[in-house]
Order: sequence, then C-alpha cells, then structure tokens
Amino acid sequence: MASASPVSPPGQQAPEASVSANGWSGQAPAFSPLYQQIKGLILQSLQQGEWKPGEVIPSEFDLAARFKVSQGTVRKAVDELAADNLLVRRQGRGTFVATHAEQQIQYRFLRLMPDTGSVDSEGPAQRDFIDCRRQRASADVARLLGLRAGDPVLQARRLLRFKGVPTILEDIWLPGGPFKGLTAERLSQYHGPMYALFEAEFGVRMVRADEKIRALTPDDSQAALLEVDSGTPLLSVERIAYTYNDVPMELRRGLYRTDTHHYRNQLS
Amino acid sequence: MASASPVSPPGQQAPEASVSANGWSGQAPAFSPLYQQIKGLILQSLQQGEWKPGEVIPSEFDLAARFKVSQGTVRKAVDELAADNLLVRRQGRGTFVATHAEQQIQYRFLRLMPDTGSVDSEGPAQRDFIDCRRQRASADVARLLGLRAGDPVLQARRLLRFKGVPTILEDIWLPGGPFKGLTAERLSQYHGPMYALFEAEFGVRMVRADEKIRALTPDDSQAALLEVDSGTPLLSVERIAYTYNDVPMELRRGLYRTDTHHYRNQLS
DNA sequence: TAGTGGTCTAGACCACATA
DNA sequence: ATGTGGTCTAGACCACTAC
Repeated sequence: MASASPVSPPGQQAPEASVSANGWSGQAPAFSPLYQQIKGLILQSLQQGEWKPGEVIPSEFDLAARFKVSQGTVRKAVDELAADNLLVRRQGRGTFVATHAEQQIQYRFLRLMPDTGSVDSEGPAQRDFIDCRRQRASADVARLLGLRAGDPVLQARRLLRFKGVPTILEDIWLPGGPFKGLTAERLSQYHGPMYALFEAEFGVRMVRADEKIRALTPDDSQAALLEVDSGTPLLSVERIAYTYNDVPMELRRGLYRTDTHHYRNQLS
Repeated sequence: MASASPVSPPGQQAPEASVSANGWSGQAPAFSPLYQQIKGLILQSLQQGEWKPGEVIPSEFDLAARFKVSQGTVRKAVDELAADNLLVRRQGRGTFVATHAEQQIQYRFLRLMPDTGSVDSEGPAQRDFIDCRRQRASADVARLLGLRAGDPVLQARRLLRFKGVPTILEDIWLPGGPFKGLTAERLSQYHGPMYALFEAEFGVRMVRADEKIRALTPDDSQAALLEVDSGTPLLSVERIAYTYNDVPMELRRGLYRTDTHHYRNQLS
C-alpha cells in the first residue's frame, strides 16, 4: 500500500528532501509547515471515515512511520487537532476520535444551564418530537445550509423539558442528501444526543457551530408549547452546525426559556 | 539577584537533580510538569507588573537562562500563556504582554455584532456616561465581586450608541479598593476601551470573563434610555470579569437591543 | 547582520493503562 | 511487561523584523 507522504518543506535537514515543486491541488499557501500538512492528512482520514468516532487512531510512532516524519511532528499535528476537539488524548491508552456519544457532557453544544444546581442534578431532559417531515428548502434555510431553494430538507420540531418544565423549543433543518432515510420514528425512538445518532447512522460528525442570539417574544403556538404567555421574553438561538471543512449540516432555531435557566458563555 | 528556580521534577535526566522534596507553599499537586511551574513563575511576574501590558517580555533563551531550564520548556509555558490570551507572540519581534489597548478589536469581550455589515463599518460607538458614583455594595453585588456587603464600590451607568441608535445600556460595579481615585470625569474623558484605562491607570488587567445571558423586558427608565417601548424583549448580559488568579474585578449588567444586532457565539 | 520566534528532529525518561 | 501519551532536553535550520 502506498502510504501518504507530505510535501517536503523547503530546506529542513530532510535526508532525502527533493525538488521544491509540490503537489497541491488547492490554492492554499504553497508551503505550509510539515505538521500542518500532517494535520491535513489526518483530517482527511477522519473525514473519509478511516477511523470512526470513539475509536483509537494509530499511535504517534505509527503515524510518524506512515507519513515519514518524526514523532514530534505528528505530536504537534495531533495537539492541534485535540485543541480543536476533533481528537481526544488519553494518557496510556491512545488518541481517540472525538464523539458526541459516550461523553460525560450530555450535550456538547448546549450552553443553557440551570440557575441553581448542576446540569447533572436536573437529570436527563425529556424530549418530545412534535413534528418531523420532508419538505423543500425555503430561500433562507437554503442559504444557511448551503443548498439551493427547493432542495429537499428534513424539518423537525421538538420540545425539551427539564424536571417536567418545557424549556427549549427547537426547529431543526437537515439537508436531505446526507440524511436520507432519517425518519420521525427513528428520531423519537433514539435516546441519547442527536449528534451521536448522526455520527452512528449517517457518518455526519458535527465539529463546530456558530450561534446568533437574540431576545424576542413567542408567537401563540410557541407560547402554548412552552407554557408561557405570549408576552414572555425568550432567548432565540440560531445555530448552524458544521462538519469537516466548514460544510454546514444543520440549522437549528431554538427558543429558550430563561426564567429558571441561563445561557452561559466564557470569554477569554 | 537570586533568580527564581523551579522545583526539580522527579526523575528526569537532570544533571544535578536533587531530593524529591519540594518547596511548595500552596496545596497544588506536589509535582507538576516543569513547564507548568515555569508558566506559574511567568504568570507571577505578569501579575506583579514586572512586564506591563503591551511591552515585550524577555526572549525565550533569556527566560530559559533565568529559570535554568531549556528553551523548549520555556516555549511550552509561553505557548500556553499565549493560548490563554495573556501573551501575544510576534514572529521576529518577540513575545508581548496582551493588552486591551492598541488592538484591532475595539472591544475584546463584546460579542454583540451588527446584523449587516462588519463591526468596523459601523464606526466607533458613541458613549454617554449617565451616572457614576461611590456607594456601598449590596449583598448580591458583594457576593459576585468577592466583597462583603457594605464594602465601598464604584457604580457607573453608560449608554452605547451605534450609528446614533442606543443599543447597549450597562451598569458597572467596580471594587472600591483597586479603583480608588476613579472619577466620573476620568471615565467620560477617556476615549478607548475601558479595560485599557484600567490597565494603564490602575494596573488591573482583565484576563477572562463569564457571562450569563437571559431575555427580559426593561423597566420604564431602561426602556426610555434605550428608546424602545417597555414590552420590547432585550438581552440581559451579566458579566463578571476576572484578573489573574480568578479574582473578580468587575460586575457588569448590560441590556442589549437585538433588533439590529445579535450576540454571536462560536462553539467547538 | 543580529536577534527573535517557528519548525523539525532525535533520544531519554516518566506516568499511566492494560494484559 | 509492554505500549501509549507526556515531559524534557539539545541542536539545527528557517522566516521574519529591525538596525
């Protein structure tokens, strides 16, 4: 098997460093540090599913041999991928592909916290799927998901209750292609983080997300579902979740009650 | 001058590694990696003002000599401090102490963005100080600032306008001790980030902050100042800003209009 | 030209996990 | 006992900045 080999960077003390021409197909900077190239190659393997979420990846020495670089260079690449939350290092055990499943934190991307007590103390959320159907993307949904208006999308609405109190009402849009075969039944049967289901059954891994937060008052149907009256101010959270290479894979519009919870953010 | 020297970690190939006893005064883990100890020592120097915001710190080799470790170990310590935004590396020039002044980003901790256009395109905010006075800390302000109820605090209220539109109304509480001598005049005269003023005149550097976000409707006076009617939902942002060692130094309660702006957050 | 941070390598030893 | 990641060192060379 032909093992991948990084572009030789200019003038390091490489034993058999060769011509400076490189084989880039993209328009990225012609020369990037070796460890960045290795990072890219590992990313590619992750993307292609060579190692699945939750699995170990080869040891640093194995990767170093495969890519024909030193272990220290692989280490730096892996360090960055770990800092990006794509890999998780565990001393003595190995390096693992990050996953939304089997995690301490139930919802990695959910920033809503109870005002008193901890996330664990309120126990698992009760989730009711209200609706799930196939439809055609509206102009704005298409734009946010990188589709064309009219492309097939899945739309779902669900309500999350904490300690019985309806707290989050979410509308979710997924591109039809990658999620072909997803049904309302499957969604409501599944217990565990939605993103873990996406990983396991559709090979779609959400690696980062952007949120835009506003305050607004709900319409009548939203108010009824959240059991508040229609003048109650709520947090509106629009999330776009991305898989590798900044490809948008989910649009989520949530309404959060903030009478007993708050959205927490850490700045630095 | 006696140069600081880190504790010898157990069993590395240190030429003159000595007894395993160490001189820790705190209750931190008895043995931490060398680079963590170096990080602590650098942090201490930052804290004591040995290098001021915006200044260069000594080169990695100089620090290595001072602490009697290798340059690579200093590098790892500095890397972490740079990752924490306490230091800024600039290739070819040196490593600098991070500052809230002289930065591209006007407000490092402000997450409110215009819905259309960029932060720059709307120009600098117009800032009106409405109020600034010395008072005694209420129970909850004291708790959040780590003071006792009744301790002296400074309280200020200001309004930020973007393109003339009143958008942010903030109440700010500062502990009286560290900010002794701060006056309403000084605040309103100063043009530039508030945290830069704190650095320059009081030696207080804000290094991180926590925010709790809610939706609510304003009271009449708040509504009047923001020029909205009192049923308008607004974002409530409670920020606690910390200096080194997680010491709280500011409490800020902001009301944000989100009709033309939104709060942006990036998850990963 | 000199000095800084940035990259890459190589080798030693440690801490931790598993069998 | 073996293998993993974690720490530490040492030295070479590169890229950028300033003088």
